[in-house]
Amino acid sequence: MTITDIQNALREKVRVIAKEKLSVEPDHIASEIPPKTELGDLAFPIAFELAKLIKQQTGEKQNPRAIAEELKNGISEFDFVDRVEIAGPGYLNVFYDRTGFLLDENSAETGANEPGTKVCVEHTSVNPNKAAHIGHVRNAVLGDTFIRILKADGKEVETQYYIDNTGVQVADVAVGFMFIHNMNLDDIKALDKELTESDKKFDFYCWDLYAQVGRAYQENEELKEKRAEVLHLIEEGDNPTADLADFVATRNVECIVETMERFGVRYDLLPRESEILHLKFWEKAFGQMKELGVIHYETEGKNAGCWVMPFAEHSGTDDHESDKILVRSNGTVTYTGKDIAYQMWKLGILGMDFFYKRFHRYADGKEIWVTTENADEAESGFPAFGGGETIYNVIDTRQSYPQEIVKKGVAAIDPEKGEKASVHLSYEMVALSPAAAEELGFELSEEDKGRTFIEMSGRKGLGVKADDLLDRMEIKALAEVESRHPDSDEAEKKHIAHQIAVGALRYFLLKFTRNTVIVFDFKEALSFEGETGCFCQYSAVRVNKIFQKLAERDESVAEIKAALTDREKVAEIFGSEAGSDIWSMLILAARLDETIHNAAAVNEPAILAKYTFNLAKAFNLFYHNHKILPEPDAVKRAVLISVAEKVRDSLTRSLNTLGIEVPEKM
RNA sequence: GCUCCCGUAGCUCAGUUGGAUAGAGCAACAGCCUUCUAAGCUGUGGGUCGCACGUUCGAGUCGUGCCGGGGGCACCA
Repeated sequence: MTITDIQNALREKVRVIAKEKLSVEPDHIASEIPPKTELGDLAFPIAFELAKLIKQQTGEKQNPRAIAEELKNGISEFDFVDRVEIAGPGYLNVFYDRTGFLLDENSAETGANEPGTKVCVEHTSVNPNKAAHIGHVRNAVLGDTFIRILKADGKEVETQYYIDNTGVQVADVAVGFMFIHNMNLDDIKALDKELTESDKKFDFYCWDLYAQVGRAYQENEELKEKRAEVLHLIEEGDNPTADLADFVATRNVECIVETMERFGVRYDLLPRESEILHLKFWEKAFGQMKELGVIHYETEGKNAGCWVMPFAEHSGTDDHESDKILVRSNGTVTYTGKDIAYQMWKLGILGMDFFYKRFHRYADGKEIWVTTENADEAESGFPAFGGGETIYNVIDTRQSYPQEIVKKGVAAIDPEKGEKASVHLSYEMVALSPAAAEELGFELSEEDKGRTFIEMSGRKGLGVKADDLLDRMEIKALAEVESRHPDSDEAEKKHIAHQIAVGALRYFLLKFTRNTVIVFDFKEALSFEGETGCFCQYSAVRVNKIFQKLAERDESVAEIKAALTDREKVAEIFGSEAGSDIWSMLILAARLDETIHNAAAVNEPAILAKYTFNLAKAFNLFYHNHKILPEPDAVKRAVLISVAEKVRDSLTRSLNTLGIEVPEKM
């Protein structure tokens, strides 16, 4: 019986007693984990509410403590309950049977999940015109971790990285290549080869070029006009400019996929915007919306010639219309329009499909697929893509407004699915502290210096590039590993340094809740002490070491645990002075699945990050207070090792769910 | 103007659908390595939870108003 089963059984019992004995049915049976172990393992502050309900129904005034007494008797019947206490004005504190719990945990089967429903998660979706910066990594790590959480919670998940290969940003870089550097496709290919040979990255080159184009636009109006032409040619496709842009976008995606792989982030499918257009996905969605009358054509006013969707929730002003343009007067489709079609496809309600081909093969053989409009290019052997029961879109909170429109558009066509099934997993940006911006070599205006943070900007070339930061972390971690394990071989040291660097960065990005702006600070991000990924890894390495030692000494864990059959002695240990300590450790480790479920339910990976840190912290204390291997008493040693085993399992799984590996040694 | 988010220790942040004495990390100071790894552990100091009113047995959490900071309201995404 898992801890979740226990809680559900207790909650259900409380509900039944309330109904049968007290004739009241509260909407929700609240329960909480008491602030201290001495106050029990689960508490119901329900008596107050029941007293109120009884008073409302009958006018009879009941003492909450008397109600708690009534509940206590029923709950005490369970085998897994050791005792129930009534505390304060009417808290019902339940204490689990510690011995039974430990033995049960030891025999419990882990995770026999039924095949769950399929969901799609879109994340990363960096514009394919430059290298990824730390803000993009927040998106990717958030999405990737959420996916791991959903999978751990029993869902089948498909990961998509949407490629906006026909947008303005790609056009900007194409303009740079074509009109600033006067390069054609062959020149760019030659440049790419040259860069690769000198160990430089194409996306880094584009990063600088994009910033250069941004500056050039300010002083060169002609160039800006070129952008519109280039954008139009890219959207149209099948011309030299479109081919050039396609090469640039594809190379950038390759680079970004490579970068994200370093962070442990992977994808299943790369749906491309060009296919949404050329395979007429948009036209189909457009037709349906026209038919349903959710959009209309403006014949006059400032939006004359556009197809717009009214958006009544936002009131219009003189400066701003409340309508959202989906089709521009020149006939091109806005991103919002294209996203409606894309989301419909993701939900499996569009009734059309892409062609697919292989894009990339990871070292372990896993493949990424990409969409194609060309039936001749299409490859077979791909898994069934799209058709998610729920779709999660990991997108910056600054896009909340367009996301609302997209949702509304989808809901207009399919009311049943649209409203609930499309979830905007929003998160705040990663910004730079003024100090960090200066550290990157940017000159700040007086106004900027006074700001609490400075927004990163691809257009200005202002940002911490993902690869640069990870490189820096790996160098720092390697120095630490060198000093601790000078005799290990180079490859192993590098591997450990990499694991530590990724752990530190992922944890750093995950410990903040989604709606907190992360003001990036080098010192804090590069730290290996305190609340960091490294701290959690270190704790896991420690617990692993105990079992390594046992193996070295040819001691069998199963044989050691045989001593647990002496239930009386086990109960005595839990009842001793150290007993509560040991029990706290065990029950905290047992709360992983509950925590994962909670994190999935409220779409908040930070909950799991915090839990992991608390678990690691608790184990460090446990480790300090109880000498496990030298413990002379066989039964106590068995108890300590069983608890350590549970911690090892939970901490490893918890870290893996955060995408953080546990190094062999640290 | 409209709208969303934030305001909790010197700094950076947690705080479950309203529950018990508001917690971490960093920074500061004082301790702990013949032991299963000190990237660790222990202790000390540090709070009008922005302000006010309200709802409630109970408010950091919910409501209203105000103050302060940020985002959004493009024929960009």
